[in-house]
Amino acid sequence: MILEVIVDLSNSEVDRTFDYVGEDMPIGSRVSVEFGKKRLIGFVIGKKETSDYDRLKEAKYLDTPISSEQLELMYYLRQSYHLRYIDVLRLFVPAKLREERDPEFTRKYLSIDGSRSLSELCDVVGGRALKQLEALKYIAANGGQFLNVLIAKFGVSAINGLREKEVVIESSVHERSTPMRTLDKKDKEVTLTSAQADAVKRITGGQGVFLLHGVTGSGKTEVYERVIEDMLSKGKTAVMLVPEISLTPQMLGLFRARFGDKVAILHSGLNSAERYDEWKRVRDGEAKIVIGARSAIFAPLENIGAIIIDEEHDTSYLSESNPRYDTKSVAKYRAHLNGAVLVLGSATPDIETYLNASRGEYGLITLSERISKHKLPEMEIVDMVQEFRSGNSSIFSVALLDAIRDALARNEQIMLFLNRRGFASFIRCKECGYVAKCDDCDVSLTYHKEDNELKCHYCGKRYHALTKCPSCGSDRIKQGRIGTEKVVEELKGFFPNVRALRMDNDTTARRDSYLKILSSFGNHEADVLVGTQMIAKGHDFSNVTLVGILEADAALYFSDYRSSERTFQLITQVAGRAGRAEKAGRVILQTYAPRHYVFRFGKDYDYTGFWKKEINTRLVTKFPPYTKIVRVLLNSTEEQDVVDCTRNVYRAMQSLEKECGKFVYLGAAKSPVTRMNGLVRYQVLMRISPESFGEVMPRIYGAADDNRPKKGSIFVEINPQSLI
DNA sequence: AGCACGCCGACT
DNA sequence: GTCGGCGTGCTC
Repeated sequence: MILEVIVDLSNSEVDRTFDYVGEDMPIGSRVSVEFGKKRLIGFVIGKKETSDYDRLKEAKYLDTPISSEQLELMYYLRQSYHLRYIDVLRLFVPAKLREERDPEFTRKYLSIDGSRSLSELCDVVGGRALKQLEALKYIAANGGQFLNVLIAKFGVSAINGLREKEVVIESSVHERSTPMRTLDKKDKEVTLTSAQADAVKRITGGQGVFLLHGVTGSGKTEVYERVIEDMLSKGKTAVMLVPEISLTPQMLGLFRARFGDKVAILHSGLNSAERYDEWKRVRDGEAKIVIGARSAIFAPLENIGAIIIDEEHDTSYLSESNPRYDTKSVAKYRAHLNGAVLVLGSATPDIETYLNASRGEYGLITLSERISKHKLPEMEIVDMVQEFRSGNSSIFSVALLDAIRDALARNEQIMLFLNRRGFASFIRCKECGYVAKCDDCDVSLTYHKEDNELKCHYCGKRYHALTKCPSCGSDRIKQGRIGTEKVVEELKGFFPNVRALRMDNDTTARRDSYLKILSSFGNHEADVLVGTQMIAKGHDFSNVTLVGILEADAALYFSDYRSSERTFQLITQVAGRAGRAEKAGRVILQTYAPRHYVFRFGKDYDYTGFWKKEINTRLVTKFPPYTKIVRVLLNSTEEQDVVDCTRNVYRAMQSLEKECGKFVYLGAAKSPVTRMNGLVRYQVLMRISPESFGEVMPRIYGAADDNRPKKGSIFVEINPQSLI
């Protein structure tokens, strides 16, 4: 049998099948092959009787991890996003299956014989075997250790001595770091509101795509649970996707309690062994429900009844690097393959999703009532221009200061948001306007008070703090925009004893520090949490009664057609943080543009009002969803190299436009950030009408493939999240 | 991605 | 004379 194999190398040169001989095996099998001089993992995606190639090598069968449905999905992803075979296949299998090693490989693990005390065991070893005693004590102190680690530390003879004397217990274990917990199912029977019950009925009895538009606190999660339950009772499986940031222990606990071991959870905290184990439970049909971030859409489930995407407007569903894909459209395709329903849930749906719902392409289900009697918090808009004119040059308005004082007096907590999307607190010379920038990246440097240095947020490069302007010599060189540090500093000026926590990209380099800050705030170890939009999602804090948004309009000035949409989403989400429990919440929104329609509709939580205004703007200005923005981004270490390639792409696009028309050409230019990590970046931007999209895209991909800079790369993005 | 082949500059 | 730089091309 001739097998058509994709080898595990991510390179466009080998993005095709290679023929191997081997025993008959299903398509989707994993094999071990010799490729050139190296032994690699490969995936069989086709079979045939003869090959045009002589001198075929042999493929050794390993297992069959990929289903035929996933292979169909592979072809879809390949053509929709111009991805390589292997990049898609890698999404389907856990990293463990890409190692040469047997995935079932277990390691020998030694632990102390628990039936005897340590001193008894030491006596057995005897006083002369010093190395053995040392090793024994080490094992006791650590509660056990892998055999290979022990041999590396104490030598083979010492460890074998312990094994011969039978003072240690040997076991074979997977490398998982935390043993799986089996939780009891706790069925707390919740009575659905009639709106929730209707939603469940429409979804479980329907087909296609549903938009579940529910205000904050309207009980969308309960609807999801019931839909999943219904699918299980029909013998089907379900996937629920949530933004990575919402995969909190509480949220996972909720689903574990409800569905017990039937649920597999895929999150970034798993190590490769744990990930493999969860994957295998799904593959073997042990787990019927998968919960996870965007890549969980590729889980090896069969017979899917429902796919749920919570917070569907969240941008984390768009993969921004390597295999670039849009989780929502992958989910749509997968739902179609399985005859499953797709549920998109949000309080502030994506503009495009709502358009599809309004056109009747998606079923629209609205949950307009909150489950609890509590109303959404009242939003007050403070005009910061007025504030400044009346002599207050602080970053806090009088109203916000009063509210903070009141909340502190009542021992309640406060969250302060800084809307900093696309901005950084740069350093500027008041005299000549000089702004400190990174040598490699061309973006403004951010001042960090803690280390008294300047940092580039793109490449991480650090610079000495400036005391004098390098351009004109003036010492009036100061911080421009405010950061969380500045907010805390000024806050302490007003309230010297306030306990404040900061959360932004600098304080939360690691995921665990992010959780640590949140739990510390949840335990009321601080009165105020100051952060960027990253504190807008996820956790609910029952003691938070005041939310302040300091620069609500900052994102509006960002040159992005989605800035209004994002601002609306942010303020709605932020407002949801205030007053979740018995205490009434209050939101104070500071802006320099109080009459902007985002705030007018946002104040009343009027999503549909906002949507109507916004969709009209998009129609008039010809922005998505009425067009697609396509960017071809080129970079290289050599400027001439990129310039040449960019010109070629530009010309190819000009003739393409002449040929098919229907797209608006925005231009070819240096990317806003001209240099990043020492690479020169250029881009070609265009706006394409939906009718010609299918025809034009393959041509754009083709032009990109033909014009890769020799010392750099080229890639195509559809509706890029930012143009940096 | 590796690895070999192959063609020009600096060196014991 | 040779050692070694890395541009180009191939891997079933």
